[in-house]
Amino acid sequence: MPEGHSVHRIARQFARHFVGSAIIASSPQGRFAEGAALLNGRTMTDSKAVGKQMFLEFDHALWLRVHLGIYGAWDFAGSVAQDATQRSAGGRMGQTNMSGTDPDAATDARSTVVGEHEASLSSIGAPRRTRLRMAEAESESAIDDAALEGFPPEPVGQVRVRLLTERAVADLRGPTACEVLDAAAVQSVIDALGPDPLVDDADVGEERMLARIRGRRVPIGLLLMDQSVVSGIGNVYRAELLFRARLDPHTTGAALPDDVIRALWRDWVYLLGLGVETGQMLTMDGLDEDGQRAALRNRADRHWVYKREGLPCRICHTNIALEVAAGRKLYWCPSCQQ
DNA sequence: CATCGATGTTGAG
DNA sequence: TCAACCTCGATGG
Repeated sequence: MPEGHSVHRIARQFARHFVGSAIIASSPQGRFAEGAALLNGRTMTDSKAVGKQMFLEFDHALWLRVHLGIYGAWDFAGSVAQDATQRSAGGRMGQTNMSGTDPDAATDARSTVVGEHEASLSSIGAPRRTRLRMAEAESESAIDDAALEGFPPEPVGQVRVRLLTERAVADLRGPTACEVLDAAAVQSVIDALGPDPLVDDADVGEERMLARIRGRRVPIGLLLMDQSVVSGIGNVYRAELLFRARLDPHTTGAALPDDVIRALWRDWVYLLGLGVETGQMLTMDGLDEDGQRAALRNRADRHWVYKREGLPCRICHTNIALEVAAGRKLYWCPSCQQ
């Protein structure tokens, strides 16, 4: 699954294109037929993300909670009224995928994919269920009236939930969690989560994270992945945050000075903001121009340590190490991170 | 074509 | 600690 940045971007898509509209809800796959019936016909009134969890509110205080898990994804299609921002971005969207199995991969082919997409719009009208994967930066705006032709598209594959308005449709497939909750239940889910930089005030979030790490006899590499400690960090951001801090993942929370924990929170604030803004997990800022170009060209050049086991550290040339911790691959530089 | 693995979480043992 | 969940791109034949 996408880490926190993608979930916030998806929540934003719903806020922009669905909130305020009456929703036709269905479960083409059938596994969410009861829940869809509860939501059907209601107006979506709010959309928000906390960490990797997303909550969509429908009138009469019903909420849909969705967690994408490791391979869940939302597909958006359709068209909405354009505002100046979308037009200036050249916005159009026949069909886009957000946060599927590999959102970053789209950036590798951004120019060609967008080019093909534009060609298809002008020549044969809106693409239907082509599997075009546009960069998230494009899909954020991404709308065109031409896309209304043949709308809505037939659901393809195992669509757990379809949310449809007159102008837009969202299909959910492969989620770990998808359930209808009342407001109190939503609040108890949120209460169990650690701070999220885009939800909590920065100072409050910092204190909450500090309190959840301080004194713990658990390695920081595990604490950062614990969503009750801090929200939204996954395997990529964990590895990269620890490298950026030059911290050994095995150091326990108790062994970390407060200011080091605070610095971790502040770097997460920064990286999450950058990720939401760009739609990519940029963790190597500060590169020169050549480095930035390489990072965009090859996904292998995109991170300090993630998925770089056995390769030389970009700083000290020691081989990047890999170990499995709590069932997840943990990457770090044994020399830089001590 | 088959198999593997993934930016995640839950619950059984 | 580990399998299950459930989807799909990447990889290898």
